[in-house]
Amino acid sequence: MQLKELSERTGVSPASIKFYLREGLLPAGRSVHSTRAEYSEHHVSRLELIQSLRRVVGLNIAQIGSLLRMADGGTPRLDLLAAVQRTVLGLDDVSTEHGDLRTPAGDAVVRFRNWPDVPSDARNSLNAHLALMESLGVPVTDDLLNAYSQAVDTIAAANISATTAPDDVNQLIMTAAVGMHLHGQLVLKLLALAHTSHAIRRYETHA
Amino acid sequence: MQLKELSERTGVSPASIKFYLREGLLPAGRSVHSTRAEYSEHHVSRLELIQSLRRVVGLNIAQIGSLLRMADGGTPRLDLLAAVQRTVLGLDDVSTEHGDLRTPAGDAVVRFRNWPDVPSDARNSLNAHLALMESLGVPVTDDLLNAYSQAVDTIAAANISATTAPDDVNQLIMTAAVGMHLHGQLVLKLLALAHTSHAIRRYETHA
DNA sequence: ACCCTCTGGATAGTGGCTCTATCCTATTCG
DNA sequence: CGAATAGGATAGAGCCACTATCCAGAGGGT
Repeated sequence: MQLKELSERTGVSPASIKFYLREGLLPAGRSVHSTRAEYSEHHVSRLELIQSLRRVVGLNIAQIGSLLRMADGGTPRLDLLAAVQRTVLGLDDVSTEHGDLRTPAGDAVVRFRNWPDVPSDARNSLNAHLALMESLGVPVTDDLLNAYSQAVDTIAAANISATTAPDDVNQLIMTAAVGMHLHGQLVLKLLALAHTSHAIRRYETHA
Repeated sequence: MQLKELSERTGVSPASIKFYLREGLLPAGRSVHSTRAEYSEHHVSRLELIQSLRRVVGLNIAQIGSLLRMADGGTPRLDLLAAVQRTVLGLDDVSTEHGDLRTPAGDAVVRFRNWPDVPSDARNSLNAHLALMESLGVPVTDDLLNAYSQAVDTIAAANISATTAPDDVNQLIMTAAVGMHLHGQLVLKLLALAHTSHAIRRYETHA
């Protein structure tokens, strides 16, 4: 198929497709000759992936480009998934300006939960976030952290057993990124509802 | 104090302060005469609130303005807190384009958890989000939802008992918004870590 | 009294981001 | 043969959150 059909099938304007081509998000089509190119199903799924990462997950062009270049560059799957997690959950923008905490509380959580004690982005980010919260004067007690970690342990267990990894790279990123984002948002919304519910109950009791 | 001192005390440039004044985020100072105005401590805390909402929570000018106008307009505290929750957790941007679900799963959660059965933004947003997930082909089983809701129930209980409401309106919004955001991010990061941990363990076992 | 500094008000410009539009020539399908 | 399309290049649009400049009036320290 050629550009116009690709545009029609995906609902993305030709101008935007050209833009994505320029930015290197979308690989060039097979060049039939100087003024005609042939696009494949791969381009369709790639374009759908780009759309989802933009519109649903809310990543910017640079982030998407970085992930896709890893995927196309033959990065090992586990590394790719780690990068997806970093990007989707914003584990990157760690303001390391805050001096290290005396006792990295995140590490304590790991030990307490008996999670495998290996360094990870998630863990660094957690430690940094706890430091940030402390520096902003938002208290996080060990009890609270234990309650949180127990809860997410449950969630992660439920979540991971409901996951399958597809073969296609586009599909893999799609599933991982969109799933991660949507599950994260789901937890946030449930938390909001739970919080509201508890607040109402407390208010009723005390009123 | 006058504008320049306000600027120096808060680290916000005079130009930005003028901008916030224009946008109605910051109330005008007491006008001593046509070319001199007097700002108070209230302006300092208001400016700090604006900075936190921008830099930490990531709200935009319009969202901040809306919250502050409610606060200044004498909106009841519970309504204000509800608005803060809506804004901070992005409960607003509900794409209602997806037709209603046959069985709003969020309502089922409420009944199952025995949470007070009153409509709320959080609940509408949850239902909409579940519909979105379904429409994107991301499965959410009842079991998963039960596990999630139990976990957040624990979290919310732990969280709400560690909360106090200050008297000052700026303080109230600050505490609520920043706290809500940071706790939400904390849960997300813990979830990422838990997810990673479970994945590692599963990988080790199966490898 | 003088001048440097500050004020509110107005208006315009900046830089980042994501597109979107226009113009061009070469080519090719119908 | 001609309407349509391709690639390439470049410019513009529209949003956002500032940031800068200019102005004239007024103060306050010396």
